[in-house]
Amino acid sequence: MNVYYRFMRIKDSNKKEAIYRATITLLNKIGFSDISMSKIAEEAEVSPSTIYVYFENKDDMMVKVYKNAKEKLSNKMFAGYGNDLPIRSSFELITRNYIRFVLENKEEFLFMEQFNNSPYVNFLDKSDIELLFQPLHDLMANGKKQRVVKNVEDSLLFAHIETPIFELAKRSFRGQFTFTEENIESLVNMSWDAIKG
Amino acid sequence: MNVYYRFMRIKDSNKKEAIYRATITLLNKIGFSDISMSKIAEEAEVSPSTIYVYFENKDDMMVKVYKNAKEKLSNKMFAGYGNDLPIRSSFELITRNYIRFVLENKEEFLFMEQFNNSPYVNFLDKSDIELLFQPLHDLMANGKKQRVVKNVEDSLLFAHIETPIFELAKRSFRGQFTFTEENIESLVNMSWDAIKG
Amino acid sequence: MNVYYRFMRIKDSNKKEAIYRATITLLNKIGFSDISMSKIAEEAEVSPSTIYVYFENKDDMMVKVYKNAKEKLSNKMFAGYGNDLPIRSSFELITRNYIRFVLENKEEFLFMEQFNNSPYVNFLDKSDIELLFQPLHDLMANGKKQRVVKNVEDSLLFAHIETPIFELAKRSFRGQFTFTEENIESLVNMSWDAIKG
Amino acid sequence: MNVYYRFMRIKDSNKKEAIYRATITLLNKIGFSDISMSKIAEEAEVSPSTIYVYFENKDDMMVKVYKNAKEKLSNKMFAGYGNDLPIRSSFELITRNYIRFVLENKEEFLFMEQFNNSPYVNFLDKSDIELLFQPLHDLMANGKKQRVVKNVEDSLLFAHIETPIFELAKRSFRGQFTFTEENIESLVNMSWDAIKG
DNA sequence: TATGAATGAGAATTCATTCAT
DNA sequence: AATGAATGAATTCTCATTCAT
Repeated sequence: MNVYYRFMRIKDSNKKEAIYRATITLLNKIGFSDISMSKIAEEAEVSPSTIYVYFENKDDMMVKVYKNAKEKLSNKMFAGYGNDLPIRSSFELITRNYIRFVLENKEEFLFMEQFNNSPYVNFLDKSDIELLFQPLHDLMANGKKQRVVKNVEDSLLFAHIETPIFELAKRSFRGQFTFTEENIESLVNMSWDAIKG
Repeated sequence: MNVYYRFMRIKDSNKKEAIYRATITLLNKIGFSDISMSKIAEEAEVSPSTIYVYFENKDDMMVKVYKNAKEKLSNKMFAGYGNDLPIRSSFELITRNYIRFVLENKEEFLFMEQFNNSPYVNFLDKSDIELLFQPLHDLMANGKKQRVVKNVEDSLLFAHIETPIFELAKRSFRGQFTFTEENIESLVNMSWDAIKG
Repeated sequence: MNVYYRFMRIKDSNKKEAIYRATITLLNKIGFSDISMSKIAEEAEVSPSTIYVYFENKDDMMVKVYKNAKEKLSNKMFAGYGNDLPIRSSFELITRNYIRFVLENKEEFLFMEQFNNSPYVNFLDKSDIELLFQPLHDLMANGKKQRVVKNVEDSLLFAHIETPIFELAKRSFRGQFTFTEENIESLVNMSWDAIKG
Repeated sequence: MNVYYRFMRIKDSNKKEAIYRATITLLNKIGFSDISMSKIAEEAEVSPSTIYVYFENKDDMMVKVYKNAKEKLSNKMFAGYGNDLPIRSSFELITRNYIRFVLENKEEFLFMEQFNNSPYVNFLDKSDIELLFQPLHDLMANGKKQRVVKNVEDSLLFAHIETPIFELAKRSFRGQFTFTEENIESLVNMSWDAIKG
């Protein structure tokens, strides 16, 4: 025989946000192998069943957490960017935006890296993601036309822009590297040297 | 007082090898979130309890699989390398070795990337790993002395050598890039442009 | 800002009760060496995971089952007891209550004996348990003051009151002894002879 | 492909003894619920399979360990006892032997108590065990004939002799009682008061 | 929208025991 | 007599998810 209590509660629209945050935090702490819906629920201070109010299932939740983080990144990456700047300056602006985002959003960044290197990536529509980088594609196209950027596939160019940043960010989080202004300048220059025509 | 013989069966190293392989294969297929000891056992065609004859527990196994893969990499990376070659040629030799390893050992490489970006890395002794790259450190030191390599931290240099390779490898596995001889030459040149003094 | 109701289902205490009972029954049947959470679940007709809704783990469950049984005992032991009776009568009342409890609650009693003689006892707070016997301590103190009880440590007194009952109960359960009224009278007299001053 | 080493070894007939000891030690440390053949093997510093050289299976081993301990007890209990002593002196001799055994063989004693209160007892032939106490039966019969012992069932008498000792021994092992010469005298007197006619 | 209770399926790991030598 | 390797069965416990409210 069950007895039921009832009492009132105020809607808390931050719960979704709390779940995003909890997932990212926990993922960085314990990884995909140990994370679980109930641990996320506990970290987010909600009931496990509440998660299912906002997400269909675990995979759906993971993908949405990723997309949410990725959007955050795209918003910051092209801040202040316009067609009026010369190629090299545009390149430097975007690169520095990127570095700033990574350093200021360590957890989101590390979560994305973990996600990107896991089979979870297969759940993503690659073209969705590529769209976010369209301005960078355009910039490179422009650079090639102006012969200031090497005439090679974009993949080759991007591989010399983004990934060194990521690698150094991870090293800095492990205490093996420091982003001094001098180092940032070296980094930008080296990337530029790599891609410049 | 009796005297008698004792026989001892040696662990069947094929099983250990099979477990290594199964772990890597499965990790790439289903990731840390879905892998399990029994799935690994099934893939390796041994009993789940047999895994515990060879490894203390799941973590111990994962770390050992990683170290095993890393050793394989180190063996190939510096193949043919000696102090007699000029800096630039050494650089190219190592870079091409690296690319070859990655392409020929797709599964090991992807497994290591997943591992590297998960909290499992924290189980590793970083200095152990760094040792494997010592010849590359030495080469860079030499390059700086000869003023053919930029006088910046090794981290900055490495970030422009290894990580672009990794990124392009992943793209190629997704069908978004192809390692033609031309592309490899571009890649080597771009890396060199990035680090050259 | 929305307002809504929240409903909460109360744990079904029948299940907890069923788990208590199942544990005691099984412990007596197959002992600590063979008991398992799934066997308990089966006996209690719940899912193994349901046990973990009510208890943290096996140890936690065992200790709670024990404490629950011990409380039951304490409730019965001092039934009808007050300060108004003479020492000897009080002693007889409590002793007979004790015997009645043991005979009427064979399973709880045997379970407690098994628990008491296993390393599980170390999980108990001894002072908690001692409190249950406080009235008997007081009675003995009183008896010593009135010089009707030997002036020796309470441990010595208790050892001649409780444990003979336990031993005879166990024998009776094995068919090696019968609690006739005559035997009970002998038992009470013998205990009293042992402790009387 | 397996490879086999061979080397020599000297027969160690103490292994059985080591297994006895390891079982008792471990049983007291971790109890029936946590003990296992491999833990016993480790404690005894033999291979798990070696246990099966000496015993049929786990149950067989447990029972043999128990019987071994029980024999040890019987040997000590009636040391120095003969028909020439008066009843009361015989009683005291045996009681003191008993106390000495318990205190000097704490591990064996606690193991036996644990065993006695577990369903393992059902594996024992009760009459086997009772035989060990025959001299005490005879003594009681003699005491009843001489009217120095109460004319009640032996069970009642034994319950006031053995079990108080056991209870006090356990308390002493928990630091809740000390066997001073004075306390031992009290104990013997109380037991005697309980059974004397 | 929110959640405590409930659970079947499956997790990691250990078990008692056997086998080959 | 002795043991390292091997394993199917069973262990404790957690999982993702659903249900009733």
